[in-house]
Amino acid sequence: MTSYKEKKVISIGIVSELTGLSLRKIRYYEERGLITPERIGNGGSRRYSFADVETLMKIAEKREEGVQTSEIKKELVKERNQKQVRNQMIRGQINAHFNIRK
Amino acid sequence: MTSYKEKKVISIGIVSELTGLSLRKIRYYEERGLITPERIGNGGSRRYSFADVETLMKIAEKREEGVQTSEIKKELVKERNQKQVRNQMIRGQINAHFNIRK
DNA sequence: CGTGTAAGGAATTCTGACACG
DNA sequence: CGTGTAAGGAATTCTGACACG
Repeated sequence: MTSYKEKKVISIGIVSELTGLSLRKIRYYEERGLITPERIGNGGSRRYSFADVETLMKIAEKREEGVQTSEIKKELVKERNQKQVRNQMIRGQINAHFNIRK
Repeated sequence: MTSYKEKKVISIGIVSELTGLSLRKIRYYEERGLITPERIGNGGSRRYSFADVETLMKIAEKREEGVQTSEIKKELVKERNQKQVRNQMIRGQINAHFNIRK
């Protein structure tokens, strides 16, 4: 079900290498609610997915354009909702196809 | 090009959680040449891909069946070669299709 | 051969805070 | 608001070795 892209397995150091963002920035964007890594172990170290890495790249672009984190957050939430809707429509089609009346 | 599945980004602790194998075992299978994580940083810590994780799961099964690491290694090498051949055949087909004579 | 474990050191990550702007 | 940095501590990872079998 959960694909490799969504699986939270990457530590913050690697994410930093992958995105070119500082640890501080990555943690700050989490604090602002733009990303939600998983917490693991006693120390509570963060684990990110490739999807998170992609999101961070988008965030980096927006920030370079001067967009504030609060704005970026709104955009990200909107995108997530749209994805939601798309998935629900697809599920609806599938249901309609297989059991028109249950 | 390199998909998420092949990208070496997972630390050994996470791999251990994902596979249920001890750190010792994971390192040992590397020593025997069954897997080849990437080394990063000064400390030279290991980074694995999801593909490595899958390979480790296969290895775990074989080991439970009592197969020795030397045998498992042969099997893995064979599988890799077969993949190689398949890919080359596909490339051949594509080439044949697009430029029969160059 | 395959795996566990204790050992000492190095690198990673965490949090809360002060700084600048 | 967004980011850097020094600070102290905790958890992770590394290697080489001894142990058992």
